Amino acid sequence: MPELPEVETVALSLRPRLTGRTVRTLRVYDPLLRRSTFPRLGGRRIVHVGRSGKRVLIGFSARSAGDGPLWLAVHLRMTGRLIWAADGNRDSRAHLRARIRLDRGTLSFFDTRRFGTFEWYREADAAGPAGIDPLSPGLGEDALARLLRGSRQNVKAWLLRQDRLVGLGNIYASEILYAAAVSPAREAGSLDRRERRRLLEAIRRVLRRAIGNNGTTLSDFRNAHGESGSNQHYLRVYGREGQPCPRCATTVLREVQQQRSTYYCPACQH
DNA sequence: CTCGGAGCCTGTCTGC
DNA sequence: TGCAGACAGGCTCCGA
Repeated sequence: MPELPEVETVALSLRPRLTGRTVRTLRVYDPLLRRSTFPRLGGRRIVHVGRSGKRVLIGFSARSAGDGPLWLAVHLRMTGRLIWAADGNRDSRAHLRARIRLDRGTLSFFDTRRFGTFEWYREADAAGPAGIDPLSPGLGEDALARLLRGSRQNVKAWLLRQDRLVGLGNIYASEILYAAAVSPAREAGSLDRRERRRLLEAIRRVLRRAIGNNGTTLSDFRNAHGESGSNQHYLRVYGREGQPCPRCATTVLREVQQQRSTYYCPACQH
């Protein structure tokens, strides 16, 4: 489910509910989540709600002297949801994995497939991903050219890596390559200057539009209030195998690369 | 470095 | 209706 636009949507919808709140209790219900050690959260105040790559980043104040601030990075993976409720007791408890009770409201983590993770850090920097955020000023034409240089990987797989650019996943990789008119099978390092420019513009355009539409909901994705996004109505190729390309009416194809589906137009992507 | 495959989990959908 | 198999938006690990 969640790629950069969905995680951004979750963070934006959580921020006004969580910022400034004080934690009462943290409870963890799923033994899989317990592989991470859980710190004492009671009494800490939430001072930051944001996004780091594909993870929701929540900053907590120090608890007392000598006990510094804490950062929680939640990775939603495929089916994770962070849901805020004024009264958490009224939620269904199906797939409830963890719950943070606040002085006002409750933050619940639901995760059907249980791939989601909680990671705790002492410093925000430690929670930062290795790659560049594609919407940050750090990604310009020069930076993109440097990252791509020499890579023999196909460009679809390259976009999915999180060690160079963070935040792209299977849906937006297909959509971006379509918007850039670049074939997913191309060697990443082989893109020329014009193609790199189109790729950069496509990355920005596709991601910003998806954020503006509150993310793509194919089935599981929800924001902090349980609401679906609407960007699925704007997908051009993803999930549209056999349908006509919106640009040239050629039939959209699906191909498996690195065990993931890639959707593309064989006529207008080169 | 890259690739393919298995694996982590659960639910849904398809076809026989 | 029942059941097996394929598939799903994430990522990691292993061996070649």
